[in-house]
Amino acid sequence: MKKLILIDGNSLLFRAYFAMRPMVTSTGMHTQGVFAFINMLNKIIKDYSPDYLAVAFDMKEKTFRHEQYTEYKAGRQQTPIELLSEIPLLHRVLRAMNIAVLEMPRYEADDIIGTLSVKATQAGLTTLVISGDKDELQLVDENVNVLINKRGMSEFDLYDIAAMQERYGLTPKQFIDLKGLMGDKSDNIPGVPGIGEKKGIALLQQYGSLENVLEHADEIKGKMGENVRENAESARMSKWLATINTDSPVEFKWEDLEFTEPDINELVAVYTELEFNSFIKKLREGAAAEEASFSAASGGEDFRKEITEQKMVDLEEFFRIVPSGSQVYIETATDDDHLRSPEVTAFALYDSEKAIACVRDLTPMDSSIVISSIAGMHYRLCGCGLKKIIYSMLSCSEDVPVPFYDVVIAEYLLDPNRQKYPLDKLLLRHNNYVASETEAGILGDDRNDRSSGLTAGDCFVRAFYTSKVREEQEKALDSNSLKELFETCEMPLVHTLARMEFEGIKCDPEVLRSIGAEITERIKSLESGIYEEAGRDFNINSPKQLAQVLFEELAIPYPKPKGKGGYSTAADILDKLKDDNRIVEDVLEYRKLAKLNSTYVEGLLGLIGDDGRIRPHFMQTVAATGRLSCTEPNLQNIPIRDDYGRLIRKAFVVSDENSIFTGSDYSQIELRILASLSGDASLINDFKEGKDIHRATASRVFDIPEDQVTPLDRTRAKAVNFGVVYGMSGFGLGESLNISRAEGQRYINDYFAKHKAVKEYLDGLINEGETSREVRTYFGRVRQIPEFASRKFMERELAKRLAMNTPIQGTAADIIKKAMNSVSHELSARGLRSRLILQIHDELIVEGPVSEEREVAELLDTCMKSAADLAVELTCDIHSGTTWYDLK
DNA sequence: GCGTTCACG
DNA sequence: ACGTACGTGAACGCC
Repeated sequence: MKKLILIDGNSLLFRAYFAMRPMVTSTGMHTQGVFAFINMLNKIIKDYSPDYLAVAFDMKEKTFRHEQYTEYKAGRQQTPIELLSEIPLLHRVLRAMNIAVLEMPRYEADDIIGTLSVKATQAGLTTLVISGDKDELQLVDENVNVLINKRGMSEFDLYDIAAMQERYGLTPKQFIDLKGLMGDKSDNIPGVPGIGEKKGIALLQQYGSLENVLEHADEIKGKMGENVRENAESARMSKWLATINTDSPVEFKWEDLEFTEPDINELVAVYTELEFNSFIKKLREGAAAEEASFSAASGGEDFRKEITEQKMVDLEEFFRIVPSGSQVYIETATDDDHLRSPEVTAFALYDSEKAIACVRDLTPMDSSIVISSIAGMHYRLCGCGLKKIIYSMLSCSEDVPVPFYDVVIAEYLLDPNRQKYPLDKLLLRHNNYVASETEAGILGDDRNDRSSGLTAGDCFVRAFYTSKVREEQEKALDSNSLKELFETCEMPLVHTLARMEFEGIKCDPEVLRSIGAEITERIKSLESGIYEEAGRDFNINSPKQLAQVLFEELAIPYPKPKGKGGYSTAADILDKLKDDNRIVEDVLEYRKLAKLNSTYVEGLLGLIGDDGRIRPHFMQTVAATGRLSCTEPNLQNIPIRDDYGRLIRKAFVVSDENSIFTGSDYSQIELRILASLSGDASLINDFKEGKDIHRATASRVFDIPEDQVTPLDRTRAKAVNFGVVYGMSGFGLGESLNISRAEGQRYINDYFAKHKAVKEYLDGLINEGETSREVRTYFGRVRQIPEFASRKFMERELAKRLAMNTPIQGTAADIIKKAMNSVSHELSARGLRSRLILQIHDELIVEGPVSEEREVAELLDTCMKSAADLAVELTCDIHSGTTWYDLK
């Protein structure tokens, strides 16, 4: 027998909504109801595999029941607006799933379901009705069962005739009579006062039906009898109201209700919009199970078929057919040992316009020749993670082009909040294309931005899909006004960074080892001292054990109200205790040295390559503000603030005795940006007059003549200046200065009173963020801030701080990136041998021959200052030396 | 794998 | 009444 499933859409959505924690998309749509509904629906489909399926909905209009009884459903608690907003979303998902949606003016979902269940029985189907409440139980018969959701998403009770007898002792038809007697508060059905489920069931078991109860009302004793007699009419009407119409004029065709495959493309599109990534993943898993049928079902562009239609040629022919300067997609496979130069083991070149590809595995013998010949063609290279390809070209050619289009970089500009940009996700977003599991294995990104373990064929698949993504993605780049930043800043930077990594920096292991030996000795003595003071041995590196020793066993008073997480042993807490407790002072020093040893001595030693150089990875698509990040090792956090830690920098040395480092750092770049973008006259003036900005701020905010600003005043003003850039709070400022929240707040108020333009600028950013849920840097880099849509106070506060900080930090990032490109370009263009080797957010370091020192210093200064034309000039401090330590 | 801590801007 | 300054990466403990 064929199976029909009928779902009460409103009722189940209602249950689904309240079974879930709130979910909101980055665009502010509430989705938890739809999410839970689809979850339930998928489970039901899996469990019952229906032949026919439909979801019925109530309409907003009044029904025939209202026409008889105007109070029907009156005074009902209002459905949350968020839930109502999910109904159209659910409709869209159902449509994409090719599931019939039934609605009818003047009738409720119940009536549609009742009518269809009767017609289904006539048509020889068995029916399963699914709902969130019990009204539909009256429809149960030999051919119709009802599934009621009870609490949570996956708990359902199945009702057939036997189950109803067992649960209520009533037939399904008697269930209507029961409702006539007991009424329904939520629908404003009156029933008979004083009769609830228990008494109602008892009466029906005795008399069989409501009509018979009323007929024998005289026999019923006491108050209940009185109530029944007085409310007979109410009871009859209540029964009528509760009776589902099984003969409503619903129009449908069984073929429309047939359960079929979803429209995958449409469904993915809707899921993408709703940010239901787990469902998309499931679709893909399902697709892998039956690849062939899925491929056919996905319709539209069938990329897999297109792949087989590309013409394959050998490299010589490719070079002949595809001339220099053409746009070519490239992908390579490399064996990437971080410490050795990577070897390209396979590659694919692909011209998407001519549909021509060249795919080859490479032996170590011909690898370098082939790669340099590709570089020599000066193609406009397009790809996915091009930095590593440029890097491999650099190792075998002098003449490496600036890459043209990288889909990962482009995606980062479109949505910088993500940490990974695997190709399969890009295909999903831009092409609505669901990769099969096999494809996803090839298309997914690896740990770094160096893909490995790929065959030449895989490289081609990646190059092909990269071209598909690019076609769509470029439009998005354009419509988001990100094209210029992409072309003039980020793509040239790919080349710049590859060159920096290729160059690396020499590191002297002996320097590290001697620091390490000294530290190890000191750590040992501190360790035994700490154990003695504690009275026992324990792991000082375990915050948990340390807190136990300090705050419980030694009963040192904890200087802060204890938070929910227990004790913190962070340095700023221990700092407050170190004067009174020798052990705390020792722990702090132990920590400092342990960090130095494990991260900087041992860590760096393990990353020195065969040629004595360290080659970090500069990551271009990690920081949401537009900054770079640096890994393996992170050379952007080598110690400097601490005099002892700073010695680590002595290990970073020039390549030979004829070389020198030249470093140049922007002076107060973020505050200069703040002054320029806010247009604050006093700040701009401070910078124009070359003042010490923290001193000037202290003078103005604390109302003291500049020559009377004390070091403490200056420290406080400095903290306030940092705070402005971070989107400070009274609490945060108080915390950083060890003053009360109120005092911190006073500083903030005073600052803004003296810098009205800054206040207006920051308020404007918050406003922009709240309305558009994104902010932009001076050069148009965008950052979405979904936290603005949060219902959590804390997250919304965070959103405001992000809106204030990102344009400042991000503009600084834009500027130094531009400077890096011009430095790198100028060095080559002038035929200098000096090379840019490091960037530390506001600082660039160049290494080169001593003979070029003067020119490099001048070049750095010019390139950095001219990277942006703001209301306030940018200035740099330049230093040189033969170790990194000496750049001060 | 996540939280804590700490190194940098 | 929340529980709080922005952006990173590495090492470690703990589960």
